[in-house]
Amino acid sequence: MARAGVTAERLTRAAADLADEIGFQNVTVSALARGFDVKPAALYAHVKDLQDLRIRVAELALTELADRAAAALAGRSGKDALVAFAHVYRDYAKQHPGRYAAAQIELDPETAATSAAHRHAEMTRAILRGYELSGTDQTDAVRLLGSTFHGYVSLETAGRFDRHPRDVDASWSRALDALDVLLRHWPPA
Amino acid sequence: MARAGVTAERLTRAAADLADEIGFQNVTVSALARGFDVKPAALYAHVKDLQDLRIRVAELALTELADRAAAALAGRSGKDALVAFAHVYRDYAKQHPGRYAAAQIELDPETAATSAAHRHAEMTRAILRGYELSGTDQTDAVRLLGSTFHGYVSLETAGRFDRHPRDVDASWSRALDALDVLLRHWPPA
DNA sequence: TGCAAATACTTAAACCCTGTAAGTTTGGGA
DNA sequence: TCCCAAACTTACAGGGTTTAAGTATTTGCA
Repeated sequence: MARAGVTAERLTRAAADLADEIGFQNVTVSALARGFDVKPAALYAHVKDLQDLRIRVAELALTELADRAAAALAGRSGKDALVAFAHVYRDYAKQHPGRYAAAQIELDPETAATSAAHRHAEMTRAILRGYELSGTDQTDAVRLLGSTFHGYVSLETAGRFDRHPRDVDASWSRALDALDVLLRHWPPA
Repeated sequence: MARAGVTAERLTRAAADLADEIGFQNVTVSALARGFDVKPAALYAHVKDLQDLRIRVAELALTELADRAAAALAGRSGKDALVAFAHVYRDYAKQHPGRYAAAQIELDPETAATSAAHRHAEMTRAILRGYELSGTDQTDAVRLLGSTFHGYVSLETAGRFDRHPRDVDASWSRALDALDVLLRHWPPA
């Protein structure tokens, strides 16, 4: 029997794809091994354990998302940048629900520092350069934007908006209008 | 050996408590059975399966949260109501992380209709009575508020705000100020 | 009061998953 | 060529879910 050619990278990509198909929580070492026509134990030569695999998928997702966001942000500012960033974020979550779920797991401080996680915060800050916010206001706004984006995508994915006829895309668009207004009229402390 | 006195209700409460301790995803039929000094199989007389148990915990959490929110909202309006609601929401999530996680699982339409899920949307709408929003604007605002609350709590719980020294309570407070301003200056379509 | 039926619980077993240890195969380089 | 490191398998321990069948306990009613 020829070797299957398993590597940590191929494993991670396969896990990410599988997560998008069947859900991040349902990705198992066994299912992954089946996909490579290999026994489960074989994977432990390339990956420490399931947790390690999950962290790799999370890092993959964070990097992909940061790359897309960076591309979308290039040459844009103000509301233009805000909307572009928001769309990348939401589209990625819809297109890759498993990867998106992976990106939400808790990373230990060292991993988080190495990973693309800080690029996200940096880019959100970049968006705010088009508005006049500084110091703690900027941090508060970064947190608010991140929360709203993540919350919207997360509730939408969970089907929380399905029980109302109002178009979800339209609500999203209006939410962005509203956030733009908010950033331009950020209340003084 | 006397009977353990297991019922679906006691099981659900125990599962919710266990979820708050060790995480919703780590609640197992086996662990629960150990808590009642009973074999795992015994639980299947009271609960259909693990999924059924999870749904029950979700309904418990949604009801508890709706009850608290209703109490907090009584006699308040405008920003007062907004802030009270937001605090109940965030405090519940911090106090009962397992229950809160349970409340986020996808419920099938029938369960969702029966459950307290719609009471939440109703209450969020009630908050908006203090602001002048109607029709689709109201729905969009409900979605935005829900997203921001859930997103903030969810990111905070995941430790996403820990890498910055800015006080998380303070950011939350400022976010509420900002949302109040936003609802009073909701942009026209 | 006593006993039959309903209910609670146990035992047993099939099946799935994670992870470790030890053995075997494979392929590339000296 | 042959050796050795890496890739992979086998074997197994341990734990979880769930069903089926059997035993024990309680309830209710005659």
